[in-house]
Amino acid sequence: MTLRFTRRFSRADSASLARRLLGQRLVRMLDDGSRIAGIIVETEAYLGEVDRAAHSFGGRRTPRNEAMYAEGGAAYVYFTYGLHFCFNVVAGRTDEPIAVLVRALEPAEGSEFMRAFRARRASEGLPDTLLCSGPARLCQALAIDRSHNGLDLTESDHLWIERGRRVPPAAIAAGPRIGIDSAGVWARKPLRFWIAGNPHVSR
DNA sequence: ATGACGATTTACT
DNA sequence: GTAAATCGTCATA
Repeated sequence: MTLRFTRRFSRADSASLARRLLGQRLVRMLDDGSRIAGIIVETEAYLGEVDRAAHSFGGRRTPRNEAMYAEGGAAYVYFTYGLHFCFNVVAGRTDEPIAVLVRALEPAEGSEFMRAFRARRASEGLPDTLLCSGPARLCQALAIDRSHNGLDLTESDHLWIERGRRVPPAAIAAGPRIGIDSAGVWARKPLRFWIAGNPHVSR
C-alpha cells in the first residue's frame, strides 16, 4: 500500500488528470533526504495535437517536447523565457502527447527550503502565498529543473505525487489558460482548474 | 547560420 | 499599467 500515485491514475486524458491532481501532494526529495512538498491547487490541461496552445500542436515532436510522448506518469519539464522552468505531469498513453501543467502549490512541507531556493531571485519576506503561486515559482521553490525532465514520477526517488486531500468537484473552478493569447479559440477554452478560493492560486 | 519568440517573473513608472 | 531579464529551441535559409 503506497501513498504514491499510480500509472493508472495518470493514464487519463489531460483534462481529467488536471482535475484529479488538485489536492494531491507534490513531493520533492533532496539528495540529503530532506522533503519539500506542496498541495497542488492549480493546473492546466494541454490536449496535444489538436490544441493550438500545446507544445505538441500539430504532432510536433522535437528534442524539447519528447517527454510529452512518454507514457502517463512521466515528468515534462521545459525551460522558457531564458530563465524559467515549468513542470508538467504527462497524461495518457505512450505517443499521445498530452500533459498537465502544474501552476501553483500550497506549501505543506519544507517551506524554509522553498524560501531559500526562491530567495535567489526574490526579495526577502515573501508571504507563503507567493512561494509557489506560478509554474516557474514552484519549480524554483522545489528545485525542479532540466534534470527532472522525463523522470517517471511513479518510480523516482527525487520527485513524486502522493495522495493528499479530497477536493469535491463542486470546489473546483475552471477558466481560460494563462499566457497563451495567441492560440485563438483554444486560448478561451476552460482548461485551467483551481481550488476555488484558495489563496495560493497564481491569480 | 540566423532570427524570432516563449505554457514567466520581477521591478519599475 | 509597461518593460526588462535572458537564452534554448525551432523554423527558415
